[in-house]
Amino acid sequence: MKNSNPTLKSIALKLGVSVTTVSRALNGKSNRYRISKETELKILKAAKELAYSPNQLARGLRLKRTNTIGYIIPDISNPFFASIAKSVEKSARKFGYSIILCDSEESTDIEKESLQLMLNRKVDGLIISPVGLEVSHLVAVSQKNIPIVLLDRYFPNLNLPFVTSDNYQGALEAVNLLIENGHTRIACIQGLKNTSPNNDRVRGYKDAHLNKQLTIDESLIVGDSFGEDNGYIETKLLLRKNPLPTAIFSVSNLISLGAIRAISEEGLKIPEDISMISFDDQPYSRFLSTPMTTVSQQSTQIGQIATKLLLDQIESKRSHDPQGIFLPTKIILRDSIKRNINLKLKSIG
Amino acid sequence: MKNSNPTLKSIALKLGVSVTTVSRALNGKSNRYRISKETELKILKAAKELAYSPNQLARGLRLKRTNTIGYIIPDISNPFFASIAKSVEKSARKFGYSIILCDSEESTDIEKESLQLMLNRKVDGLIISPVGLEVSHLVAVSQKNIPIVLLDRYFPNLNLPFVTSDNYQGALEAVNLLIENGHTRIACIQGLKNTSPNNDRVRGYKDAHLNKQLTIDESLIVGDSFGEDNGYIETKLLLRKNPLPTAIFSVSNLISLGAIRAISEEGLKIPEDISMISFDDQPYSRFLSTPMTTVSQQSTQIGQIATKLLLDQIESKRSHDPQGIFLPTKIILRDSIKRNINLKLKSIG
DNA sequence: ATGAAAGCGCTAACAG
DNA sequence: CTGTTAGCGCTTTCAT
Repeated sequence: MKNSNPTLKSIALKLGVSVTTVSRALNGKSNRYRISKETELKILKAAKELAYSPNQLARGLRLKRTNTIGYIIPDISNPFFASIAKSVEKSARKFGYSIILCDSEESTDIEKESLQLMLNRKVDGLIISPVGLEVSHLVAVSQKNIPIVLLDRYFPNLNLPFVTSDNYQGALEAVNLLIENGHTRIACIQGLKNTSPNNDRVRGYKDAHLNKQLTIDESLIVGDSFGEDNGYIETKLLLRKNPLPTAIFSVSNLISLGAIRAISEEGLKIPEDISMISFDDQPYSRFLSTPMTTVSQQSTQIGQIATKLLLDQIESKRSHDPQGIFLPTKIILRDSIKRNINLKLKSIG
Repeated sequence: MKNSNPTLKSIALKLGVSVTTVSRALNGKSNRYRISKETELKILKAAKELAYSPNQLARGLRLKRTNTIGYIIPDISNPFFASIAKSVEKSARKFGYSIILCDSEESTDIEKESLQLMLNRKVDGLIISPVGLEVSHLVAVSQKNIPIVLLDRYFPNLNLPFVTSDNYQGALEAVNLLIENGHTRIACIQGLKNTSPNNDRVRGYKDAHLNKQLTIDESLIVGDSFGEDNGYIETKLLLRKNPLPTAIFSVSNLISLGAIRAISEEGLKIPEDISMISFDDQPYSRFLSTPMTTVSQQSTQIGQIATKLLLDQIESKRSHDPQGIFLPTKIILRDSIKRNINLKLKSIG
């Protein structure tokens, strides 16, 4: 059975040269090692005929470099993460790297497990949007000098490079917009607690209030996940409050979908009965029954920069000063915010 | 520097046993090889202390099995594919396999390149939603006895297993629905030509007409990609036709978004001015300004079945009879179809 | 009950 | 200009 894949050895045997020479010729090192034109050509020719292509397992084992990066995200079906994934994969491919993908489903256990799996597969580096509640495994990786870049979520007091949106500023502007439109009872439906995007957005929400001397009603800050169900459930409950909030600041696109569902079930209209602004712009946002005013993130750029940052670390062995990068967000004005007539602002900055 | 990762050798050295023994103990073969309880325990203990975990590169090289599968899709940011990706990854993980992901961007070149990359990395099998215009590379893989499963797109006269929706039937029902509502000038905005989902949907569109003795106006079958731009451009053009089509059958969710954009730009309303039905149900479909009537696919199941099919092939070496699996679609009735008053049907079945 | 040795396919140090 | 040798970390014959 010569039916198995061609190897350096099989080529060498066939041509009566050594494996080394074949390896050198095929790696474009003919000049450096002064391989005769003749030998080189016959090797290249044979390789082509046999459709030789190198076994990356063997190569990786020998070189301790696999041109593979591990990528862990909490939910690939969330369009925000999907579009980041697209740009990560594309950038990585451009530089000759492949992606091993894991969806952690917002579970720290799966995240840890996947991380270990990737290490065993000797990825050259990791891009990860951590679930965000535990960090020990990430620190451990970093201490092993395996390059790692956090994406979307970071840890303020941890020395790991990250790329994320300026969630604080984005939330601040979003809530400011509501306040400027006369809203003072603004609900905030938050995502997974103790993740940086959530923390920063909630902080922005609060500071927007404080800046305008508005008191913060903690009972209006609700929810605990980035998913649609959370948006639905919390909105159902919010709409039973008395007095009703006049506006909702929703911390993710999926939460908003759930909120919209609840609002429409209750027979209410956006923005007539309740105003809304949502994080994450999506292609469909403008076509919703009420076109949604959103805080748009630069997802493509986030993916590109994270990949760049990682590959820099991988290819220049020296570990850079870990840097954190915040990308600006942009408010996209549509029709989901109504001016609130019951203006009761104590003061308008 | 004993700082590097622990290996079988380092454990063996430390304990004064052989690598073989360590390997056996850690692979749960202590009984089979009658390793003494004492030795076994001290090996397990040491492995735990050192946080040993096996180098999968080395293992894969030796075993010719990597527990990795390659997954190639044309657009991970398309929510249809994203949700399939989620289920593929999840199923694979459940059975101990990791995913190498590539986005071919609907380019046959990238697809081929990625395929080769994956083969070099010795994946145990491949799941691929081929761009669909060329098959030679897929056939070649299959002939090397590397398990492969096509997902979403298949080739009717090619002997490769596949999983897809019953696109023909789905389209037939969709267009029937339009016809039953009195529409006879129905535009079809199609996706990438010569891909099976597109072909089958267009075939369904045509047969629905033929079944009701309606003539097919080829000039109403337009478009050439599954993306949003295509939907936008083709709808812009369609709306300049005279007489206007009274309904649109859109072959993908992204096409529909583009179509909606064009329709709203032209100051028209769905369904008052033009009716619409779209392939692919999405979480947001019901919240569009006109809740969209859609043909829903079982994306999660498609992913699960494809993975199952592949793993079956991988784990029982024998190559099964390649089978094609069609999953039923379901029409989800909403508000985007209006009864057409100008009933001019020659006959109603 | 355990080990020595070979080899998966590749590259690099060293030797001519 | 080319080859020999060693070794990456693992599993598996074959010995004992």
